[in-house]
Amino acid sequence: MSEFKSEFLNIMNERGFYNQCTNIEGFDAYLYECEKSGKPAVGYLGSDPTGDSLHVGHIVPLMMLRWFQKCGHKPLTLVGGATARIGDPSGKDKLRPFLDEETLAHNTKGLKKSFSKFLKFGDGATDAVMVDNWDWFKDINYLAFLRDIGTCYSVNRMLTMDSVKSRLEREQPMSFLEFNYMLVQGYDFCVLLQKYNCRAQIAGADQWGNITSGTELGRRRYDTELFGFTSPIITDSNGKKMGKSEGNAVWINEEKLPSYDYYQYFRNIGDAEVGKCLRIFTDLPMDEVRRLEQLKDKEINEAKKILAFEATKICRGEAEAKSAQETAIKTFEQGTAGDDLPMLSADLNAGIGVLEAFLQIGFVESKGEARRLIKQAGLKINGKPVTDENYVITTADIVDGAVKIAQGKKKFGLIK
RNA sequence: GGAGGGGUGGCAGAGCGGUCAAAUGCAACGGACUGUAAAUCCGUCGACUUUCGUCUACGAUGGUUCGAAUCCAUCCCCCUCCA
Repeated sequence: MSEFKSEFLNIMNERGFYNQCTNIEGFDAYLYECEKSGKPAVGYLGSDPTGDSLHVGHIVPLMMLRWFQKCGHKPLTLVGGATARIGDPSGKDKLRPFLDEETLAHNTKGLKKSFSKFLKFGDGATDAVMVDNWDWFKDINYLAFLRDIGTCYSVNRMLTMDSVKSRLEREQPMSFLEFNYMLVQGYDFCVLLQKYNCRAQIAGADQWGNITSGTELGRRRYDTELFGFTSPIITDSNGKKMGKSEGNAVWINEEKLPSYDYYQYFRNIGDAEVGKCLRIFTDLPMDEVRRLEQLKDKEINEAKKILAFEATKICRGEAEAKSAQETAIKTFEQGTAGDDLPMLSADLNAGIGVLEAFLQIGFVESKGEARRLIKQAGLKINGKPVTDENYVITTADIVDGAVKIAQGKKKFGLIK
């Protein structure tokens, strides 16, 4: 009694990825046709290289593409070298600062790395392919573009798009450059249609306007129906966007965030989010998901551990996930210390002041903050609150080969 | 180009010559309660030193004052209306 004919849409629906589609019946029929005949459908996900790594917020569409591939379709990942040079006005109040070529190249590399963690790339029929819209935009002729594509857009209609309308309503400036963003992204879709026969675009809900820009252009200019499919923006029970930990984004690339911290982010997810996160951030079968989300009270921690492990496994690999989990169990459940904790090397024979130690390991941003935390009993050495800010940590504090220090209840580190 | 309004700490937003390191809210952080959850309550929330104190900060640069985020000048940026 599946709701859809296509496997892909059933999975999307069941796991909570389905937010909005330009034509759900049409898309379903198209996918079903492809799945039945064994000819992969082609779908793309775009991301602008405005940062050098994707973060948890981007995982939702990435996982959609991952399922898309698993269902026998071909994913394209588009790095928006061209669109990044404009800056997507969606949800923003200001023009983005321009990025120099070096940064763009660096970010592009980072994005490709992020993508490759979730998808299998290669030359096979369903292998993912990476494209960059800079390739087809860098030499484009302005007037040719205007005549070819610009004629398909009505400014009247553009002004009603959310990304534009909200700017105008909030009386924030909107440059002509940004105004063109949707044309560029719309054109991308059509380029991919022609080059790869790509008929679908998958993205987060905030991209709706840009997606429909493409589907409309496809219809008008190329007489082809394109499909847009979006995921909901994942929020916590307070309605806040997920993906921040200690005020910092939870990055996908390991050089931006240790796997242990990545694991901890999911381990600390709120109770209300466990089911949702299991569906979206893991590959676990739905039977297992349903079993886990039933767990109550203390038992729900089991579900969180599995969630953290599985999510980390997809993004960082099984070895990293295991290691992170081990460290977490040792430090939180056994009161010892794991290998993945942040480590500070110091000359303990000479000794190091507490303030200095916590500053160096990065648990505090200033000595003043360290002092404050000491007054609040927030800093600990080997489990005991530090009471004297002049205390010097020495070899005498070593237990089991290292000094275990903590800030608050969740940040642990070692000094050797 | 003309007229008016505005640029304050992560964000929002007071202050309009000293009592301003700058109200208030949000965010963040620590503690209590717990389950490495949520909610709640208490506390903290520029830097250095902690005893007094010193330094840096209210778009930028100069100036007036014993003393400025607050006044003046110039510049930069934004908003609104007119052309």
